[in-house]
Amino acid sequence: MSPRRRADARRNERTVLDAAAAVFVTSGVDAPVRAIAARAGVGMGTIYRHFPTRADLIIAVYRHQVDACAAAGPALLVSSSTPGAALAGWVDLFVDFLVTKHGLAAVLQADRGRFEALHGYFLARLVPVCAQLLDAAAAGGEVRADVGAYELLRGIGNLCVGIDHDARYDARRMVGLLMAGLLGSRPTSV
Amino acid sequence: MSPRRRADARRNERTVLDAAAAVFVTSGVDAPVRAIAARAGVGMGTIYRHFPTRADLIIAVYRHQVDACAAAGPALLVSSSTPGAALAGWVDLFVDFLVTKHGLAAVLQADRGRFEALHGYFLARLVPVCAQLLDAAAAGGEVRADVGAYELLRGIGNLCVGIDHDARYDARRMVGLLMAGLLGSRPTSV
DNA sequence: TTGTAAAACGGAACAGCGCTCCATATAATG
DNA sequence: CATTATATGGAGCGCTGTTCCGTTTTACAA
Repeated sequence: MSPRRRADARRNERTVLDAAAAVFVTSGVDAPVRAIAARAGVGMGTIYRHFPTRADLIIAVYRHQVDACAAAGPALLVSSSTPGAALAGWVDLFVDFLVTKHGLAAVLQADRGRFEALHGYFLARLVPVCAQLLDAAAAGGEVRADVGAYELLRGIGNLCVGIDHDARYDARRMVGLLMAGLLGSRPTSV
Repeated sequence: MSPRRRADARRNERTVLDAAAAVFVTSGVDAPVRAIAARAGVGMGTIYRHFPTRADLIIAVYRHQVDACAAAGPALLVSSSTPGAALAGWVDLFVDFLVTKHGLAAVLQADRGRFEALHGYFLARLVPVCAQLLDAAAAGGEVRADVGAYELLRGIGNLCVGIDHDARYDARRMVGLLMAGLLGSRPTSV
């Protein structure tokens, strides 16, 4: 077991991470690895050494934001008027996250070949949070009880794919429709 | 203008079409072109001669089914009890189509680079039909009036991507949620 | 300070893809 | 049957992701 890695290794990991973040913003999350390597001034071998699959790199870049989104769930639950409101607010956060990262939603699901790690990480972090909000809202009779957290997250993710260059499609509005459907046809009063 | 093409050309077009249909069923619509060529016993040049882009090939394979779906719209409008019911029935047809063609939904939207022809064809055929149903339903106050036909079709298409190998996600149920949301919170009675 | 082994690096190399291009083969025509 | 327009096949190009290994750099002990 190595208590400390070499200095150049740590330095390069940061360099690659920063370069990847920059490239992702301009070219989307499936930018060529060579582009990231060039931007970082580093060989491709170095990237693959630190991040065995592209999914690992994406995870590393967005880990903080995913964690923040996960942490916001419980917070919203206590600060909102109802569990349903908390769920709605949390979904808004999730959608904002997906919409602002070009191509992330498309890669979030997709083939289980590569991106397995990415898929797994998102699910591991967010499904429990979503389930908590969903259960609380369902317990209060605010939403349908026949939709699972995984299913809801994937549905929302799917609605957010390919949103670039198309003004006629508003992912947020579609998610709004989905959430409205989740409420069922129950009356708004008690 | 050529009144008749050479016999081998027409024969090969059919051969390629059949091979593509067969390969699409087993390997999805983004199977390697080389695989289709091999299956057809034909060189790749031949495929690209008849179908300049992969999108053209996909269109040719599914044209009949898309046309049938388009034709079903007006028919449902006259045979259904309400325009809203017609819309719901038509959406079911559309979803069935997307769900049974592996990878079609994923390719239906996506980058406007290639697949432009595919995107355009689907839209040209189906948006007017959907708009007609949508307008009729909106006129009767059955559905919200602030969602366009293009937007609805893309939303449904998006919900149908990546449905393979995942029992926890039911695209049909998600579309059902979206449609329920489209109904708004209006009462079911007059 | 210097020598040495382990760690990390860079990028050539390989495989798989879409697509083009043109020498060759084939069908229609007089 | 000869001629010519048409169609074919697949080598080849450029672009991907990913691996692999000779070279360079670091850390540490002497």
